[in-house]
Amino acid sequence: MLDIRCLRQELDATEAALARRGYTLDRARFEQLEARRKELQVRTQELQAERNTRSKGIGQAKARGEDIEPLKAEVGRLGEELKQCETDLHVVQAELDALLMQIPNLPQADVPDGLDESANVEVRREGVPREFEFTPRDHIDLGLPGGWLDFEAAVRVAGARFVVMRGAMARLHRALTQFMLDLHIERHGYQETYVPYLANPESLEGTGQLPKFDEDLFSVNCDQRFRLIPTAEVPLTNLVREQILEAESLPLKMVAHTPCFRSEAGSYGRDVRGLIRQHQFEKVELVQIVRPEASPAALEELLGHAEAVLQALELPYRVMLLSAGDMGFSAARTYDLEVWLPGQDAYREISSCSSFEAFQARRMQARFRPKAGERPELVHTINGSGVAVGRALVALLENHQQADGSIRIPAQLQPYLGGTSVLEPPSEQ
RNA sequence: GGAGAGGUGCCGGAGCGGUCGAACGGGGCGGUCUCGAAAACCGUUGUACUCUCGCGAGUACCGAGGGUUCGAAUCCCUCCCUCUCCGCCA
Repeated sequence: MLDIRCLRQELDATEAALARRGYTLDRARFEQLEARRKELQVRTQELQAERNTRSKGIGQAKARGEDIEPLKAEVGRLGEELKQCETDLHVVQAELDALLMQIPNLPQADVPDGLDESANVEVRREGVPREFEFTPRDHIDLGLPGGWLDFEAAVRVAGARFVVMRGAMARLHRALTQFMLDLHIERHGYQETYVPYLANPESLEGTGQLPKFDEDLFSVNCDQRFRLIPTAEVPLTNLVREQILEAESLPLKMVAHTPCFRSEAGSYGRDVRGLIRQHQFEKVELVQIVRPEASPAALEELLGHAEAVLQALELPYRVMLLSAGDMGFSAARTYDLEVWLPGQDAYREISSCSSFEAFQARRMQARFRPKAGERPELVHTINGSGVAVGRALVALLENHQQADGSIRIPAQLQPYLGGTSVLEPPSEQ
């Protein structure tokens, strides 16, 4: 949520910044609501003040044993206008809040112009895509032997956009998860955190999935309030909702491994084959809760932590700075990590690292106290995937495949696979 | 799911419908004392919002939302949550 003062005091600049990301502010509506709010609030507070003093007077008169009936009649008339004003004010306030909740975050000044991914800027490349002495296969082919990756079985169990993994592939998937968790816990200083996979609407509003993007989420039948989390960002970030943190406790650095559930409404026909876009996938998520002045550096740091995963897995990637229009609703600045996929002959997103500044904190009322006795201030929130496990699996298969269909395991991952250096495909029967 | 108890400020914990933003205790902050510290003592200490250039003034908030009343933390209704016991369950 934007600070309403952006709209009150710097309407032109705010409108322009929102336009950069393709959002058209309904300026007339805001100005009309705001004017009405002001009028009603001033009047309501006047009336309340008067009622308070008069009621107090009645109390004192009664204590002196005077006749209070005439006084009561007088205040009674005042009460009717007050009630009307309060009701109207509530309505206007609610409309104003609803409007505010629909407005996305402002992009940082140096975020590139542009309305979609074509305007994203490549920051740098790491690693060099390998030259294959044979025609590389994609992960779907590589996953065929022994039902390593079985999409048809998943259709029977659930439906499209799910997968069943077997044997070494399932273990590799688990190994990747464990490796990433350990890396962030032991080398990057994150606290391992276990969180609920269902979230209530308040939490989803806090991070920005609701009220606008409910169709992207799965709801639960038995309790209409719950949604399946689309990312661990939701539970992790909301751990500080409505909290006032001590300054010394910052930064908070948390990592969690969770499944993520996304309806993928509106992505029909995109990535229909394979593991790239699933209704259910695993992700290791990094979240930092920081003081405002620390947030730019913290985003760069967190980006480095995500990159460390790809480097350890010996995967070539590039870092993209997203254009204003390609960022998510709540983000002020986003870097995507795109990993090289030989099967697609393209770089594909495997991590997204964003700073939300105070946008989520304001929705969550997540604050910290700079010094004992001082007023609380909103924290900044930052998160990033470190990294998407399913896509990491794809990248590993496709980049480290060998001519015979076996998969080379990078040295740092080997301890998680009992020291195995090559995954041999099961022999076909 | 059944039965019961309860939701008050940073924490504990009071609160006949009227000077209650809330006693009291703890904690925090500032000070006195001290070489320093502890103890003791004194003072202070919520959040959000509105109007105002500013000084300042005002409003709201005692789980949430309604209602009764001139006036509600206190009375009534609805909802939410937490805890205890039973049942069920990994």
